[in-house]
Order: sequence, then C-alpha cells, then structure tokens
Amino acid sequence: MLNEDIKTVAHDCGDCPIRHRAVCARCEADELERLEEIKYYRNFQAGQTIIWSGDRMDFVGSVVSGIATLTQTMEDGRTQMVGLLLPSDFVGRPGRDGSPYDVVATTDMVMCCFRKKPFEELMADTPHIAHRLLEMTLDELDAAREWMLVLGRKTAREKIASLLSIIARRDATLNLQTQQNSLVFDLPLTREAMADYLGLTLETVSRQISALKRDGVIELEGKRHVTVPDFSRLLDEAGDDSDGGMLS
Amino acid sequence: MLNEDIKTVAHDCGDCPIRHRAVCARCEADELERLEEIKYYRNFQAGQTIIWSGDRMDFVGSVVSGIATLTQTMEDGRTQMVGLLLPSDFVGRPGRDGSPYDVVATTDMVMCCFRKKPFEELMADTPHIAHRLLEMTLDELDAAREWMLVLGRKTAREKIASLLSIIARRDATLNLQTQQNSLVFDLPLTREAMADYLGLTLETVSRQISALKRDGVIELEGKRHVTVPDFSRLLDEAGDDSDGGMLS
DNA sequence: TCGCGCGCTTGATCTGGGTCAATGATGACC
DNA sequence: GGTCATCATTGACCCAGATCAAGCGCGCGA
Repeated sequence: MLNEDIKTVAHDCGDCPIRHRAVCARCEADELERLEEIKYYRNFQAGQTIIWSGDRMDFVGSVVSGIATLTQTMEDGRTQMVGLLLPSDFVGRPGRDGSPYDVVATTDMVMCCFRKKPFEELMADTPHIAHRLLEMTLDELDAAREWMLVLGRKTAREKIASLLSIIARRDATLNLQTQQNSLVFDLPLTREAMADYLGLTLETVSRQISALKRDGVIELEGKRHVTVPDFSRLLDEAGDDSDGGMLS
Repeated sequence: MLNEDIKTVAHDCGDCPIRHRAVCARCEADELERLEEIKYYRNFQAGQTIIWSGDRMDFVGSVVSGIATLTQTMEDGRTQMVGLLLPSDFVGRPGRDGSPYDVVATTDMVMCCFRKKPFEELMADTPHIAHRLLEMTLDELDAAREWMLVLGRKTAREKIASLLSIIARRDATLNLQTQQNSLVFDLPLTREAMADYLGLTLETVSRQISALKRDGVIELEGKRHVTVPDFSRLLDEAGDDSDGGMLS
C-alpha cells in the first residue's frame, strides 16, 4: 500500500488532515516517519459504500477531499444520517473492530488512511495522538448532541436553516473566504440526503428550501448553488442563539 | 476536600465507578494513591442543577448513585435531553472548560468527583486512563448516534419502547438480576423528562405508555413501577433489530 | 435530436402527534 | 384527615409534516 508520493509529502502537513490535526502541532520526526510508513491513499466514487454497518474496519483515516455520510438504517428502510464527513474529518474508531453504521461517499472522495493495528500501536506510544483523538471524539459528541436538539425539537424550517448554517460555516472555515459578509457555497447533498439528515421527507425539504428562498433568507442558482445574503438572519431562522464563532 | 473515608475505600473498587472503570483493570498503586488525593464526594438533591450550560466546570467525576440528565434548552423554552447519567457513568470533559448543556439531578445523587486540573495531569502521566476515557467517549458517541435514529425516524410508540428497553437493560446489567426472564424496574424519570428525552410531549408519552400497557407489552404498578413480561416483544415494539446483548 | 432517467418541485389529501383543557391519583405538610 | 401541589391520565380538536401523485428540467447516451 505504500506508494511513491509518500516521501514527497512527508512534511507537507496541509496535504493530510490527520497528520495536520493529530500530529503536526507538536510534531516529532520519528512519529512522522512511522505515520508515513502506514499511510496510504484511497479513492472512492460518488455513491460508493466505503464501509457497511457491521463490517470489520481495518483502517482509520481522514477525508482529504469529497464528502461522506454516516447512516443507520432500520429493517423497514427508514434511514437516519448520524454524521457528515467533510474534508479534514476523521473516520474510524481506534480500539473498535466493527462500524455501527454505513459510511457512504456522496461525492468522489480521497481519503488518507492508516492501517489500524500499527496506528493503534503508534497511538499507544505517543500520548499526544491519543489526546488529539479524544479531542476529536469530544467534538463529534458535541456535534451529535447538538443535532439531537435539532432532530427532537426543531420545526422543518428550523432544521433546514440549521443544516444550511452548519454547511456554510464548515465551508467558510475550510476555504477561509468570509469575503463580503455574504456566504456562497454548493450543497454537497441531494434533497433526499438532507431529509435523511434532518428526519424529514425529501418533499418537505424541497418545500422549506423554496420557502426560505421566497422569503429572501437564501438565494438559489440552479438546485445546489446557495448564497446567503445575511448569515445572522439564517441563524435566526435556525433558532440558534449563538453564531457558532462565525461572526465576531 | 479530602475526607476521612478516603483511606478506607482506597482499594475498594466497587465503591467508585471511575476508579473501577478507568483504572482498576490495570491498577497501579501510585496511580490509586494520586487519584485518592484528588477525590471527593458530592451530594445533590433531586431537582438540583449540578452544572448550568456555559458554566465553568472545575471537576470531572462519575455517578455513584442516583440519576442525572444532560439537557439543552432553546430560548423559547423547548428542551431536549441529550444524555442520561446512570450510576457508573462519567461526567465531564477533560481538556474542556465549559459545559455545553445543563446537568440536572433528577433524583438524590452521590457523585465521586476529581478536581479537574490534577486529574488532567494524572491523565497525561498515565496513558491507560486517557485510553479508558477515549473508550467511554466513543461509547457515549455511539449512544448519541443511536438516539439520533430514535429521534429522527421512530414513531412515538417506538420511541417509548426504545427508552424502556434502554432503561431495562441498564438496570439489569447494574443489578445483575435477569431473574425469571421477565424484567422489573422503576422508571427514574417523570413523564415530562421522558418527553424531553424523546422529542415528544408529556401527553403523548402518557398515551403511549397506556397503549403499551393495554396491549400487554408492559405492566404498570402505580405510575413508575414497570414489569416487562417479554423483553423481546418490547424490543420488537422499539423497532430494534438487535437485542443489545441482553438475550443470548 | 430525441428520449429517458434522475433529481427536484408542487399540489391535494391524510394523519400522528401537538395543543388546550378538564379531571384523577398520590403524598407531604399542617 | 383535609388541603394543596405535583404528576399523570384522558378527551376533543387542530395542524405540521407525511403520503400520494403529477409534472418539470437538465444532462447523458444512442
């Protein structure tokens, strides 16, 4: 699984989010070396299932580009998305063998993977990687719990606004382009995927997006390209009290 | 905060869940010593708020007895419970200062606390405590995500059945009394608290409990004492495909 | 260039659970 | 042992969002 470009990116932290996020802040040469040895890239096509629920996972890794979703499905077909993986997000559960949900690429993706067993050994030797993983897991837990409020208590309109503001926020921090106070981004999900995230039907998603557009909260170009003229207005619609660190 | 009984329980792992779960599996004398030094007990009364959302937390700890809830509240008063703390559950976020939600005791409680800063130092020195915390956080994340499916996709009846089966399961594993194939337990929550957990109203909770009783899925004695004659029937009602490790 | 499929929109109708309101149990406190 | 407060139940009605159904528009392959 080793390939030629490993050496060339050995100290290019921007390339590989896991290295960037988990290690580089306090990087030490031998750790980088060991990480490089167990690192490889994998490509996935849009629609491809990366891991099936219950499958054994023999790697951990992080998203370099593209988007994936974590979903749970009941026997009768009802599905709920329980996580959204954007570039720099971590995938995998050190110390656990199986995945409790399906991981599906919704766009073409590149992942930076590490073989699981050696990664865990490395983790055992280097406490700050373990520490970084705890940090990431706590972040995911916070996100999951915030989403529980969305699922349990918000109206359809608030749910849509919440999703849009999360995507806008992530997009802005990734691209560092909070340009002229308005936000522009492409929706990385179909209406159906949004519905699965929000606990709604795709028809309701469509209607509420139309409503937000009609009311001037968002502008749409085609079906996916969104511009948000006033982000605080969107947050208002989401029923959020905080700006999530977007506005100062 | 040190008190006299510390020495007497120094090696009684059953008494203090955090020590039992986080440390004792591979316990080493000096760690126990250091844990004892920063440990103290706190009592809370039913209804008392342990931590307000946004508050600084200067301790971590675990539940010895009683029940607490983690809740998030919107400005207009809508609230969603995002976690339920039963005996042996861990409270606190090593490395984080504030709490993102209210922690409220719903019964009288005893907690075993550790001052946060020294606990973090101990964690930095002893990798397997950090490892144990990662494990616990992953468990919480799994639970939160399973709950997202409940909140987003299940009907009111399924939600109630899901909650009952979770409580029954926890209760049984704690008390090790899977006696004569039927389960008996007391509901530790009011109808309103259940509603807040399930994203329902208390009226709907009441109606669905009555319906499950009418249909013979559960039996009620008073308002809180529940017996489940057939656990797999309850799991069926919950729409769950697995038995959660209860039945073999 | 056509048509065909997929993602999306919009309309009509239905229904699960919310809302509002009245009434019942239980137990603590005087 | 009566009063009051808290928790729970039940009924009547309503509405947000689900369901069912009909099109629309755009990209793609023949």
